[in-house]
Amino acid sequence: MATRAGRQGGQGVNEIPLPALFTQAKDVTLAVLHRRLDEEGFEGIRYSHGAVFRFIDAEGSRLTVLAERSGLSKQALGEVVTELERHGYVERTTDPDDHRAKIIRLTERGTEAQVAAARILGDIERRWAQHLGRDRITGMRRVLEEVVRFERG
Amino acid sequence: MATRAGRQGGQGVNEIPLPALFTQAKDVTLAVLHRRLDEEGFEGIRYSHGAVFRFIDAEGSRLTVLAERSGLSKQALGEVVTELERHGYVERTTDPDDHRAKIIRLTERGTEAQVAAARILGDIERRWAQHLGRDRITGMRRVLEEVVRFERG
DNA sequence: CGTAATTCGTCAGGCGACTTGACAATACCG
DNA sequence: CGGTATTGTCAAGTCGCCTGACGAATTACG
Repeated sequence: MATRAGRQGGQGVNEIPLPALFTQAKDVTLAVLHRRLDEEGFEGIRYSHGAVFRFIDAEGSRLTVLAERSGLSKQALGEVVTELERHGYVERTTDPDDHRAKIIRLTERGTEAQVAAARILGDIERRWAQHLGRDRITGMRRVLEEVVRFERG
Repeated sequence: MATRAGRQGGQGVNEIPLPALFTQAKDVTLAVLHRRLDEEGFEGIRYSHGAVFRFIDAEGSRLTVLAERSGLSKQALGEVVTELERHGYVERTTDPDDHRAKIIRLTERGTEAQVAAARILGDIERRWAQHLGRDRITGMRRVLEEVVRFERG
């Protein structure tokens, strides 16, 4: 409904701009992921929660560590953790060895959500592979990774 | 600094999740685009400004039309237009045929910015093609487009 | 025609997702 | 010990978007 082409630059730039293309790909993927998670009973999960699910250690991790790994400020990550805690996906415990720090740990439900998310993302990619070609999808992955590495120097 | 792998799900999900991958690709592309635009003297341009640059007609367009095409609310787009106006990239004129409506038009500087952005994005893609392979880049484009179409289908 | 319904753009307020600054509690080090 | 660094939280602000409400202008209709 909003797809337009042509008419842009001076010469014929008929392609959708790269940033928009990447954004659309992200958005559709995320929409499917969150819908499925919701259907499986994992409610209230949002994009930024991935900062915890992706980077947390099996034994639990400190807030500061998660903030570093995800690139978020510790304040922002603290907020994310509070929200996940409210939904029962993680719990905060004071580190017995360092009473300043708290250890963030996945609850059982949190681990289930983590596993489900990984499985769903795998399903999505497999479905794409079936419909569009296995090599093309794995190729896209590799090219994207290389592009990111290339531009970051 | 934040790249981690392994340890996620239960089985070995060693790949970076798709949404994160797409986001990173978008971010690096946008960083290069905005840096170059800035270097060429086109300052203050942000991601959302693309909603105007991408969808505006050569003769100018109504706010409502741009909002529809871009998928933003007309309020949000109005704000974007105000900002572009302040930077001298567009101008608002009351439609002589319909005094409720206003026509948004690119100024000369605005058109130059539009052309520059298209050129820079083309340069980026060409540079990727040189370093990573022409076919792989155009392949990535096509796969992304098909993926988006597939999931919206 | 006159009036009612619709459309255009803007103002106001709110929310989500971040940021920086400041700070108490705790730990580390010479 | 006393000074310094670290951990996590509170507070406040920004940014980019949203919905609701509205005046002004236009269109539809009885």
